[in-house]
Amino acid sequence: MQTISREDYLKAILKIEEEAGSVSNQSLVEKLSTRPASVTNMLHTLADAGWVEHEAYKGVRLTSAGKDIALSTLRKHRLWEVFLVEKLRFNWDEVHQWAEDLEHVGDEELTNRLDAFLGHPAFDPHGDPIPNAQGQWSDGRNLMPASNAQIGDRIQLKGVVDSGESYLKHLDSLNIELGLILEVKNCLAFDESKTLSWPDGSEASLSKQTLQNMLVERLQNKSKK
Amino acid sequence: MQTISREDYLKAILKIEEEAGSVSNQSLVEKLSTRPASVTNMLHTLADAGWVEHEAYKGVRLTSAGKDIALSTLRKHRLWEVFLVEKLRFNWDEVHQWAEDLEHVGDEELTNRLDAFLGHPAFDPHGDPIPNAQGQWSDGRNLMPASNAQIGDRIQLKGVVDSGESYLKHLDSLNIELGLILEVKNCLAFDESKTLSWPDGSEASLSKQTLQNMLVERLQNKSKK
DNA sequence: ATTCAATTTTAGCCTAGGCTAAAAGATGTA
DNA sequence: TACATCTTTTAGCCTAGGCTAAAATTGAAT
Repeated sequence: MQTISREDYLKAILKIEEEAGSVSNQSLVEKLSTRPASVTNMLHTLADAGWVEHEAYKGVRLTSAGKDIALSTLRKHRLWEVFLVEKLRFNWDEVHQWAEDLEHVGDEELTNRLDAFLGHPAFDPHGDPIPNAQGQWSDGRNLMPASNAQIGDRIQLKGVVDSGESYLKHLDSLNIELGLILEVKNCLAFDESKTLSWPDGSEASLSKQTLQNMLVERLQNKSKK
Repeated sequence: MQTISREDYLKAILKIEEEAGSVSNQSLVEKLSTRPASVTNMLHTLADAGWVEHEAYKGVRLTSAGKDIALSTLRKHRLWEVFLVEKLRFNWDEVHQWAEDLEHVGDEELTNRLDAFLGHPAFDPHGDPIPNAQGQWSDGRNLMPASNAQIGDRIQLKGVVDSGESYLKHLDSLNIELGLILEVKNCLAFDESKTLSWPDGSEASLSKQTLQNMLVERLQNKSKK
């Protein structure tokens, strides 16, 4: 049967499959802040349920059934995040923990109604795509890390690689939010930091690390007509 | 620490205290669909936490701390029920199970934001009052069971005693919903069933049992002035 | 006062899912 | 090849909170 812990593991496996291609026990230890023995334990449980294929010492892969559960959980998580930000006016750095709980509540029907209530959003407050009821999504965006932007580029923030609280609060402190349009004024060869300008004319310099985690779309480059 | 099960017990104790005055283990067995040994077990846990006072074989009472938790849980439950009915368009007979899960999610802050988002509702979809953040409410209504209504009375449904799914579905099938105004046309001495008329002119006869569970306000009696 | 039925508690077991410590497999390097 | 290190598994234990069965207590009726 589906439990909170099992859904958490399946979601973590899905994310690591997407990020890294293959899923080691160690990667789950890190993602879930748990211990190796607990991971081995749960992988046996999930394999018995038919949600993953697991060969000792060889890593783990979601089955089709496991992927369905993982995608449904991810969908719920991201929809609830939209609810918390759009309706309850939380900041994007405050919603993750509650969404972790809410994602385990409700069935398909409730999720679909929530989706309709929210206006069928395509992306969550961190710019991550929201799977539809069939677990599919299309991401027409062409995103790159802001670290790739060139001098003169106008870029719009569309997502973040790291949606951890501390990184998001860092962006908050820089007055950076989803949808913001910035312009690249300068780039330091020394540490690859870039000076950006805000719509209000203010400027600030961002480290390579900060820029790599910002997923942006390149708008027209001002210097080229 | 607060867990889902502990919150469920505290909420059940609160309700039984209100309904019956005193709380037996047996009453908890029924309310929570569990076993006597499980109740004894949990009462020890709750007593150790300082949330109830429990003397063996003598029943149980909430402490002030326990009552705070129970009221907060009840508040969350009823607010989420409003959300499910008002925003997600569920029927009043469909929301209880999800609210049972949702009531364990979120903190005071989230609850207060939900409350504000919903427009600070005073009653849930079953007519039960919603405690405020301090656990208080005022119920200015003067409710009586519909079984007390007299011929000629115009009555408005304001709540239900039994908000179980089967009773609510019964009301649904009779086209009865919260706020509906009915008029008492007739009363059978035999079984105390009453014939009521709907605003659309239709009539139906309701059993004493059905009427006892309907909490109504008496509007003006048509026959007087 | 005694007895019987109902209620409550105790004793002991079960499951899910954590944990540590130690063993076993995998892997990179000399 | 051999060692050292890292990862994974096993073995065994813990906690929360269920459960059954049996014992203890209460209370009502004779």
